[in-house]
Amino acid sequence: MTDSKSLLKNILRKEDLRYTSQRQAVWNELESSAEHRDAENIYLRLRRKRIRISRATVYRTIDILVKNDLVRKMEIGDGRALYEARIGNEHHDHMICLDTGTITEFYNEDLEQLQEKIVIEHGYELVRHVHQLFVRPLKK
Amino acid sequence: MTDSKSLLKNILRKEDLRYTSQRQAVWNELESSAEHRDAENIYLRLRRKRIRISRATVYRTIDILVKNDLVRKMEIGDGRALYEARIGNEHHDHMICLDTGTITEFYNEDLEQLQEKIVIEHGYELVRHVHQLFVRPLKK
DNA sequence: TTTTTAATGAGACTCATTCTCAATATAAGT
DNA sequence: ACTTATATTGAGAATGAGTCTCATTAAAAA
Repeated sequence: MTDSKSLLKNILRKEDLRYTSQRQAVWNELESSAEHRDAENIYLRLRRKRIRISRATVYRTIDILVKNDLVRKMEIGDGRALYEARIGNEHHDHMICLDTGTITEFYNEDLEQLQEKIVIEHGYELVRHVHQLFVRPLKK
Repeated sequence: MTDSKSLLKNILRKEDLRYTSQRQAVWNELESSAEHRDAENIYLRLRRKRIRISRATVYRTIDILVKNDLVRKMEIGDGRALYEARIGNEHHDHMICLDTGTITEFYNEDLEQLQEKIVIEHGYELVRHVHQLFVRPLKK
């Protein structure tokens, strides 16, 4: 059994959920590309591949994957949510170009530590964060 | 004329828009509290005060206020947008407590500068950013 | 005042996501 | 393997925030 399969099976077992072809298909789809994709995009690609699945199942499966840290969810303010696999994909934040829509990933250790510090100073612990930089190309 | 009125009138004049009682009412409502409120909340409070206004006008007016920097818009991922007046209210980011829903504002100069630096290193300039820390109270 | 044209309100509409429930598929027990 | 119990699925209805339409109303220019 491939790693991709056993990884998902283990998670489903832990959550007391059944292993189904639809759940595997959604995870395959997300795992196979590094793009930031919305639920409709995943649904349509699976249908194009002749996989029998409904939108409801795509949404339901993504929820499971997000809850179990296989997938990261991000919302960029246009009403949709975008998803990306977290496997072989370290934590990072996003820079969104307002001119082209290009999404660039970035990671900065100082920034991460600063966040932790700020939160502790307020008597909290950090669970997760959303950090998006909306940018434009520098004119030369 | 109160500052609140002339401020709004000047902005509407600049944008070639008319000064109306509904637009003033929405601005009054936002300006009069420091809370983070959604459009429905503003609509209902105005109705309760016997002000004749529709949801559509609330949304339309908020858009004008946001575009002119009188109001800051934030989305915390539950589908709604929250708004707060920017008057007498310096730039800040938000810490959202997952246990209580409490929203705490914070500002950190190092953080702001770090963001600028990161963006420039990628060949961009920063237009705006979204930075939300989802937290839980520290156990003592 | 009168006139021109922008703003408003009511409710239809959109679009992403969630829900419902009958039909189907998984996996545990035999 | 075969049954059985029940979780999962699919189709489409429902939801909910926000937007749009268009006839009516109200600013403000003349």
